[in-house]
Amino acid sequence: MSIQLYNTLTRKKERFVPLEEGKVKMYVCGPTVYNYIHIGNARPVIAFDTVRRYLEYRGYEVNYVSNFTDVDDKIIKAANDLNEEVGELTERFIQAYFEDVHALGCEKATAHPRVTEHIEDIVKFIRLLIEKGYAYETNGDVYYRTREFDGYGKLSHQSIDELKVGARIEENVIKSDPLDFALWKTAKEGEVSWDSPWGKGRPGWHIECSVMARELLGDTIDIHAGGQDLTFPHHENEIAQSEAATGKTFANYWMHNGYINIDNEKMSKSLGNFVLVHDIRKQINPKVLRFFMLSVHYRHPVNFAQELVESAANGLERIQTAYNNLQHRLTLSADLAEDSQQWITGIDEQITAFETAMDDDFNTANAIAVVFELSKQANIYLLEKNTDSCVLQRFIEAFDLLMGVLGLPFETAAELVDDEVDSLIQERLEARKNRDFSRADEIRDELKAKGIVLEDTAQGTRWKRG
RNA sequence: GGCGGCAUAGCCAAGCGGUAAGGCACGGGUCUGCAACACCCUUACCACCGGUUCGAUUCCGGUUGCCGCCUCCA
Repeated sequence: MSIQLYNTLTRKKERFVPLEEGKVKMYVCGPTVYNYIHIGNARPVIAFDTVRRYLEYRGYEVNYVSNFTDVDDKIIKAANDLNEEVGELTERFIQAYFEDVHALGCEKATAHPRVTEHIEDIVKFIRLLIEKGYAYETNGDVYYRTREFDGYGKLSHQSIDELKVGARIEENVIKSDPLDFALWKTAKEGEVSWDSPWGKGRPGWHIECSVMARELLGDTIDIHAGGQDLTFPHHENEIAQSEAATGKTFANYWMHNGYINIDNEKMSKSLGNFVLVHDIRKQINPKVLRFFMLSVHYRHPVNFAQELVESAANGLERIQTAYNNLQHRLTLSADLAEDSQQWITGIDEQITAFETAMDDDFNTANAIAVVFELSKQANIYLLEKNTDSCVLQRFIEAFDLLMGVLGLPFETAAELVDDEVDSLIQERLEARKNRDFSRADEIRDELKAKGIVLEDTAQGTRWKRG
């Protein structure tokens, strides 16, 4: 089977075929670092981290690049407000980004380029665009001549004339067309700036991604991804810049994730309902957040609400419990059981079902449903009087494999050894044998107060942290 | 005005031509000394109106209701 993915460019699911067999060049637009990231910023990071993991699972070598926009108007403003150097501020929030995103189970990209490290490349790129007649300089600003690029609008599927009609762009006499956009902005008094052929200034927003993608991945890449709202104008402009400069296709596949709403409302500054990952992960297990987001297809909107996250947490708990119970059973004497092959075949079928789900445009909602099915199978197997350690092992491997692809590895059961708890459990076992249930319940309550939940099974008592 | 998305059980969410996956919550059983975990059972006129089809939740047209982009917001 091959991977099918939805390409914004064609508005269809397409079979994924990379430029180079076995390798994927992927670029994901990263954050502007002037604050902690909010959960809306986190969605593409999680979604495309999962895409990457699955591609790797499928045997691809993925060169995954995600940038930091570390100079722009908002950053300059934030730095001024906080009376902090731009470089200090961005460094601070870049580190915070790594912490937040790591907590959410996302791997580091192959490269995390920053705009300020690529100014020279950007200047060179802009000069190329000017030479080719796609850009012009006015008073120290450089603009992209949108009308010059034939394919403008092909990603957002708008004709350039429609865009012009709808454009609520303030009259800017400097630009020769309202749809033209800045490649280079002349510096205002006291602003951070770099030298250029057009005087002191800094890059416009869109140019950075064109340049860094090209520098790190080449003229044509396989997948370019980001939030839905970046489709226009950001990605549209990137295409215009890159394809005008190189004469080649910029990216073969464009992927865009849907929005996050808060309590059914758009997350916005005016509503004051921004949820920062930095804050929320103190209240909600970040793994639950990831699981919650992956329970909806990446192109659909996700509604973030307390009760929905809680029910996701319960679901994840169910999976974790099944996994723990398999581990627990494995520590007991391995019985020989019949029908082992049948169970193993069943497990393999689930793995195949998982792959089928993920092959279909990374349908994590269905993939998670498969993990639930696997949990059910495991629970049913644990009902058996005799279990085979090979089957238990195979279940555990399957769980590790699938949850690993989702970026949701299980907690290691290292803390399963606790002498004090064990001796209390032994004492309780004795008490129960002597039908001293009040003492038994006392011990159970005592442990519960410490956050340890006991579960009696036919094979003995197991415990977990509740 | 242009482009696009969504409407499926109490809630969340897949499916997208052959009479509806999964999860959470609820109810009833089983297991248990009691619990917990778990298992079993039960629960859907797929927004509305037309059309195409042997057959539509799934395709086409329309209606209604939400939502997004067209503003350097993921």
